[in-house]
Amino acid sequence: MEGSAPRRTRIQQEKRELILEAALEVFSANGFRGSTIDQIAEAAGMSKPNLLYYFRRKEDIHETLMQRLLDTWLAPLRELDDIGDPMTELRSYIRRKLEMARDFPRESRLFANEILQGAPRIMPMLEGELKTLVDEKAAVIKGWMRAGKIARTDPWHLIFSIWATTQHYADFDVQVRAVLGADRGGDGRFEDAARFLEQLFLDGLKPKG
Amino acid sequence: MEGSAPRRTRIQQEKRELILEAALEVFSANGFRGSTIDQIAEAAGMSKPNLLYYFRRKEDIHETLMQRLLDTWLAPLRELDDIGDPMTELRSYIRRKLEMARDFPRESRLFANEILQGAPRIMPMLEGELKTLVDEKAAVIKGWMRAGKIARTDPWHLIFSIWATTQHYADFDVQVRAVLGADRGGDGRFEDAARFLEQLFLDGLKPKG
DNA sequence: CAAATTTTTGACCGATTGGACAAACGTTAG
DNA sequence: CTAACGTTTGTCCAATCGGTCAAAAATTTG
Repeated sequence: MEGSAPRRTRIQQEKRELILEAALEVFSANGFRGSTIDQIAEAAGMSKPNLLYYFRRKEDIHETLMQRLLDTWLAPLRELDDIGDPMTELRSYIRRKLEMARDFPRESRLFANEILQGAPRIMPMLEGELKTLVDEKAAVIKGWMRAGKIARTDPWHLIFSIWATTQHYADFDVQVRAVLGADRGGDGRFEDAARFLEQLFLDGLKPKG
Repeated sequence: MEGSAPRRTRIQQEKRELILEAALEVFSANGFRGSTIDQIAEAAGMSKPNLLYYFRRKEDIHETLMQRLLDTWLAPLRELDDIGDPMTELRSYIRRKLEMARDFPRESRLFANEILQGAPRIMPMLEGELKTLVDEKAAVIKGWMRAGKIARTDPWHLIFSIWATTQHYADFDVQVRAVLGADRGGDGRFEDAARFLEQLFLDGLKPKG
């Protein structure tokens, strides 16, 4: 489907980019149904009919946004390789995911919103591309367990726990800030989180000795 | 504010309960702005004007729902005591939270939705009641660390990680199911999760020996 | 430049939504 | 039974929403 690549003028490329940036801001803050075309148009600095000249329907914006998101969002997991030291590999995967939560919180929230609503628009991708990728990486992790490089557990739930703990700092940011308060909730909270998660996934909570 | 307790007839009590149950279903699936009074009314088996006789505004339903939610939602953390063995206390806190994700996924999603949107309606509670409770329990945990009962880490981030990992199974349920597939995504996934989380929080991933 | 094409805008439309209201209908207490 | 009160419904309204359209303005092309 979708035929050949649609030729786009310079203005079209620029304006579409502008709209997608504005839509990311609005959608991630209000969800799909909670966002209006007017809001996006205003955030993009143009009129509603003008925006609709570049994207015919509200859904088209969301769809385009979602397609782009998924590629970058799964990049860290794709990088998880069999070549390095297992424990180091996992540690840097966690670090990369936490950095994404810090640097792209809007993308994380957009994704969370979609999943929360039952993933109506990306269900096929979850069952297809995503499942395949996770199964593949789970196999790699299982290999490490068999080789005695890391403790034996469920690789799938391990991946879930990494997703959950890292994305929490983007998706539940307001709660994290509120609980930590003005002093501890500042810029340092991601470093604190990184240190904590490293210890958790490495040694757990059992006291040494 | 809110004066004395509003007397309610038997019918009022029943119908309000019915509406709140229906609203929980609808709100948790579609978010606040994504839900319509008509949907809630239909789910509650009554007409829209009839529903509006019991709750004057859509927001009133949401507010009532949210107030009730918060009490039950924080109950597990409130139970975290200084009396038992620290490691056992933490383990049963994790278990209770996971059970809540299993038994009350709609409540979890309602809460997640609210936080994702920036917690506009419960911000004071987060900075007040919630922060106080967490700080209090963080102090308890710190005591355990000082006593050498559990490893030294950041108690706040420890609590966050427990929230994140357990609620993940409610909020991201569709994703979890999609990735695990038909066989592994069935009823057993919560027991698998429980086993995994126990090991993670106890020993981490470092191989034994 | 001028014609062709692309971009922008204001005005408009039908559908949906939250909510108001008065009238009809039930229920209950005296 | 009946009057008072509580409940339910049909109808209606103003606001908002996603989206259309034709015409004006700007840009590109020859």
